[in-house]
Amino acid sequence: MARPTIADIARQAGVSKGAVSFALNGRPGVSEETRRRILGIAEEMNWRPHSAARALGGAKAGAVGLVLARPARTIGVEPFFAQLLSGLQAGLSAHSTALQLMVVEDTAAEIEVYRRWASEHRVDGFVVVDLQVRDPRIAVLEQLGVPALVLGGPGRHGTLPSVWADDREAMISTVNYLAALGHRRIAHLAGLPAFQHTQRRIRALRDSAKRLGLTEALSVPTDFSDAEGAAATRALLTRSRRPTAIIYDSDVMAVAGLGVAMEMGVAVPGDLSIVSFDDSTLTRIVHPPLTALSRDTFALGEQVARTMLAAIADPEAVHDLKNPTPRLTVRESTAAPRPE
Amino acid sequence: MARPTIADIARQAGVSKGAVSFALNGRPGVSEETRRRILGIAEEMNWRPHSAARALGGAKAGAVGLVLARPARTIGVEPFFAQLLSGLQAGLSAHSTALQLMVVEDTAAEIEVYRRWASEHRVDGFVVVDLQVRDPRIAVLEQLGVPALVLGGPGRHGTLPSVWADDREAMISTVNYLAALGHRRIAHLAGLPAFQHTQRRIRALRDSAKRLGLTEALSVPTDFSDAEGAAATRALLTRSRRPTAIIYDSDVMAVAGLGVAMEMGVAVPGDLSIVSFDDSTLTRIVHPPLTALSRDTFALGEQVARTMLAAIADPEAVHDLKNPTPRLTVRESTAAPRPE
DNA sequence: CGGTGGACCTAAACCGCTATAGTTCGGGCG
DNA sequence: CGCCCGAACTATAGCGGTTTAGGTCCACCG
Repeated sequence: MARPTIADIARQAGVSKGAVSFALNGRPGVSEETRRRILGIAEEMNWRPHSAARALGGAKAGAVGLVLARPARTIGVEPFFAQLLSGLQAGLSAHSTALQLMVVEDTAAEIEVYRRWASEHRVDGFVVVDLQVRDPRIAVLEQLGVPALVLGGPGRHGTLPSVWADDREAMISTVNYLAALGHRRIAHLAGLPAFQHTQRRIRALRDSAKRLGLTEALSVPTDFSDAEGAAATRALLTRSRRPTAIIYDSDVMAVAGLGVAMEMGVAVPGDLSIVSFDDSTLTRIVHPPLTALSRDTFALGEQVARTMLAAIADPEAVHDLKNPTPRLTVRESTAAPRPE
Repeated sequence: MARPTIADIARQAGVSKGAVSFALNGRPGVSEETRRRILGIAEEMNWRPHSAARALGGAKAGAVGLVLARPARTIGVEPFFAQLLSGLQAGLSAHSTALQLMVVEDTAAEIEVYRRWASEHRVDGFVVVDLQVRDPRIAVLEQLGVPALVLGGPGRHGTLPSVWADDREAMISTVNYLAALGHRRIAHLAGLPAFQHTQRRIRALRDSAKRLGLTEALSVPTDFSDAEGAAATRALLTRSRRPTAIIYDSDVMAVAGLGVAMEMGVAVPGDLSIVSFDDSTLTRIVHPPLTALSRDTFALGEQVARTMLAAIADPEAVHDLKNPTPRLTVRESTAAPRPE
């Protein structure tokens, strides 16, 4: 038989389609005995619900949408996203919900996809990442009326619930650590200035520097690419009074920076300490392994999945959720600076 | 209005639902004038098709499935997949087809997902990667009757069409290059032996070694992880007569190997030449940058997308498609071995 | 002038499932 | 004994499209 439908099961069981539907969905309306019989037949016929038919009756689509706006060729080396994705996956598939993924060129295209998927009933909710400073997506999502969850914050994200971690706190603890080692000139290779978390980290560094009385604490914005990470590192290391420590906003940039240091004959950690704001295999496989802010990105993904599913079930009941602050994992790329 | 349906449009236009459907899908049955009027109204009402309703009528689901079987926490740093994914994305979304992604623990779970998605009509076809030696997925997919496309080959993949690149040829050219530099003891850190492409590369190395009369050409199987890559490298470099060149089956392992060499004080490329079988940003950001086999993985993804869509349109018309052989990009990690 | 055929549409069935308004029937109660 | 009620089902109406079997109307032909 091609594809059994509940009508087939009903015929086989000698009951109506409605009874079968009741039985299969565990709702009252059939006796325990009949339910068992129907479930048995369904099992035997290897029946599975037709997702489209379910979705049509106004029910759930059984999928969550994630749209990433970045030039298509660049999701190359971003362990963070890959990890997040796995966690999200795991969390969703535990409740047999699928992840609908799409990579687009820019935010305008991203918004267009939100509109389309929402009106096509293709997904039950959206996960939004890379929160921007004045994020145009927020208003659109609020208006679409589809549950949406923001990854990132705190900060302006309208009425949408969010899952976030305290990267201000993380930055402060990192600077404290470097200052305790004796560093007085610290540089920060930041990410895209349009992102809220970039701004938060820059501010945290500035505040820390003031409080600790550091000689220098410079944030250099980049586009997160290895190329800009390398170029900015080269520029910093060429200056007459170069920083003794650099904090990189991503592992990819940190590794690229390490490469530049080696190429220029700058010893790590002897002449330069390096800290990565993201941890991943990447920071561990290079030599020396990098001191980094670790967090369980996979678990974060699962967390997001759980919260998303809760938001789908009842949008009112979900509120902002704070994740553990990333903790510094000290490896071999940081040390006290050489005495001048 | 909540969500316009074709019935709303029909009412507005004063025609039947059927006429609207004809008009919107560009099929004969309505006059050019009426069609324009209907399209105008649909545009004005901001109508979008309800994907579930479409799928229900036996039509396409508008999505392609990709299931990856790997322990969820490990898709961390695999630039190859990320790149492939972007290309796939780009190719599919150009024909407004979505990508349904799922990461599962093992092949058994993967097969279960194929079954479920096929019977739920959730996707129109599958892309299969990581072809194994005796791959149990092939038979299942053939039997499910859903178009499926294998990435990898040549080799046994039943009647399913495939898109592949010649990694035998690539391995041979790499070994030729190293031999020309003067290397006589070459090691190969291979991937999982269960994969067809691993076997092909191992065989290619063995054949090359025999033809060129190399002193040693050893393939060491690993699980593709950075940890095993590092461990195997350490073991190789500890031997009394160590290899003068190592070919790594993935960029992650190559970078990990480079880290081990540095840690052990083995100069690259002075004492050891390193070649990576995958190219990515990763191989470029480390120091020294690694010689690697490059291919346009993004383009490969697009290619797969195109072929997949063709297979969905007409499964009969699609045949195996060979992609350009990866070409060696020489960087600074390879050089002639020190004279003994 | 009846018949024919094509262009343009309409009405209605159908896809698989859910939701809801009956219908049947057995049993408790006054 | 008749009445009412709840449990267990059945019958049926959608959900939003696509598709197919007609139904008109009109030009054209013999």
